[in-house]
Amino acid sequence: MIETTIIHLLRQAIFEIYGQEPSEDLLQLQKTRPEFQGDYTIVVFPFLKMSRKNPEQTANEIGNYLMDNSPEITDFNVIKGFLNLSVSNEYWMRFFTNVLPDNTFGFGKPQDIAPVVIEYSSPNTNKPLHLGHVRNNLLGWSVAEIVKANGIPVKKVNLVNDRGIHICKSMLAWQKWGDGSTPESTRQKGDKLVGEYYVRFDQEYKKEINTLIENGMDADKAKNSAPLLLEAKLMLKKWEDGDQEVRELWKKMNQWVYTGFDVTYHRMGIDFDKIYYESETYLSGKALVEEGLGKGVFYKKEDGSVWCDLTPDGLDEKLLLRADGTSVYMTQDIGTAQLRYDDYHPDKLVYVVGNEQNYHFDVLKLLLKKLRKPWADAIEHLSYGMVELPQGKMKSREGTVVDADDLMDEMYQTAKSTTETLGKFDHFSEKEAHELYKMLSLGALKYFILKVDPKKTMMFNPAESIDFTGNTGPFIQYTHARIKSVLRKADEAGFNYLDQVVDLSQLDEKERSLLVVLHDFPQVIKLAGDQFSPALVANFAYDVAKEFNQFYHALVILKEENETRKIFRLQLAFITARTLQQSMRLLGIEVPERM
RNA sequence: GGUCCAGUAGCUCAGCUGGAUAGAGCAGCAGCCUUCUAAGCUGCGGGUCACAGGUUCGAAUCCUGUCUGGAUCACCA
Repeated sequence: MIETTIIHLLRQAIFEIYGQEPSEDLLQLQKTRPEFQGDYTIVVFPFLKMSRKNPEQTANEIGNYLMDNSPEITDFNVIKGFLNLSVSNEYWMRFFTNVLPDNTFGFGKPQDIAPVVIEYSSPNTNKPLHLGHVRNNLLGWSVAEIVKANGIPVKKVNLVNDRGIHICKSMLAWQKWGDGSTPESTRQKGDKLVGEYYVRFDQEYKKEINTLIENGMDADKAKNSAPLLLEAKLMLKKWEDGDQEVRELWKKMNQWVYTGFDVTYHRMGIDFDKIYYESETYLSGKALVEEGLGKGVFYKKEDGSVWCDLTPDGLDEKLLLRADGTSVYMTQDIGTAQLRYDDYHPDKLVYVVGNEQNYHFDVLKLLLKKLRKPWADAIEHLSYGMVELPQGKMKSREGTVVDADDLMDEMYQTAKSTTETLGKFDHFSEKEAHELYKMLSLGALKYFILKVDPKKTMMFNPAESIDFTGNTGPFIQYTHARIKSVLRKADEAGFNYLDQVVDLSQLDEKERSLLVVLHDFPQVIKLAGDQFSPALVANFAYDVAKEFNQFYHALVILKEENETRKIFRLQLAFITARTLQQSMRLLGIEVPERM
């Protein structure tokens, strides 16, 4: 890699010319801005103290040294304190020839090491998936693929929150007002049906609270003593006691939800290596709490509830077991963490969970440390930002959510009508057209979400449909199809461009800049893997596509008269298409052969 | 109130661990299809990087404070 070569030479230069060892952070190399001549730029200000000369002189001395000592550096220019270096044509040609046959360019070598376990999705089985879940699912899946692309083994896991008071609420509402309705009888997805009763519960519950308040009860008391809530609590107790009728109902309704979720997951292209169910793991945390009591890091209050005092760590006291012995969220998470560690002995345990739970994960890590679990530091919370609507946060109970299925339906319609408006559907069979619309609609949606830095809150305005032009998934898909069209034409003409080795002594500006962008692929995958950021891959794919379109517009490929040059451009187009396809795959986006 | 996160063009977002005149897309305006796909390309307009200090050769980026918005501090998950 040329960057490391230059850095190395730069250190050598400073030492030879000025007799000093520069520290690592002073040796910075960046890409030359397009308005200047050159490929890479060294900022020389940090070396002025060593050279005791002005920036121009220093830059010239270093520049001369680099040119004299490296065949790869063919030229340099100095503007103020910036030393712009030109990398030789030979280097770029060599890079090109190496990459052409290498389908694994950019990817890390598979390593035989402990896996990274990535938990994502983790839905509650009382309501359908909405846009917030979509972000979670896409992020989790993509991060897993990117880490894999770095050669690190990955396990994708899902922890389904299938029990608890919130589940009982929808069960109770269905029992009361459901009238025996089923997904079949209402011709509705199971998760949607169950979700309706979750909302219904909340509505009826609020009515009860209001009535109680009107009768003179204070608000807090009313919330806790509304008959519906008491009934839900009773149902939860029955569930925990293994009451057959409640368990039957629970199984039936959860199954409806799973069937519904499967449809949505499948449509989004999301999968898992293992699915954990909270109902099967919720008891396992208790043993660890006992362990903590034994070690004296937790303590019991008079009423029998168990706590951990985190005030020395600047946090509050944390409840771990209720007075009646039932477990809470944190108890379960301690348990599942241990379980997962036992299952995989992972290098990292990554949790893709919204940033509203930052505190929860701080506490979780701290508790595990107090339990002296050596793997506590393996836990990483991939804390992503909320998806907000113009009105603010989405709330399931209040119905202010963008439903995942509906959104994909709408995107599909937009893809269809956009394609039809452009009149590009002529030569497609109905089935091909359908596949294309699916590809484009999901591409637009996934790219829209993944191109944003995971850590940041993002805005979605349902009134404005997601774009299909500009910095979008379809733009990149289009660029891919465009390249494939050219390559197809070459194939059809019986023109064999792949097996030839070409060597050009001169590169056109657009050929060169496209190569320079493609050259970044390995660093992008590395950085995206380190930072768990699909956004870096998305932005890279956009840069590649944009650069190719400029190349495509400025130069001819098939009509190029010089045979060698024609082959070179076809090969360059080939690498570009492959890189686009591979980058997009890491985002879970497919690219079409034609569109 | 404590803690944490954010504030960049009308809108949605980039801007790597401090470097050159802060970049894209959308929206608006003006061009380019007898060159291989115009979901494209080219150009124009649009900025006190919330505000005020500080650190230094240099700050959107680091530090302090202020303002604004969000999250969280549950015997919910």
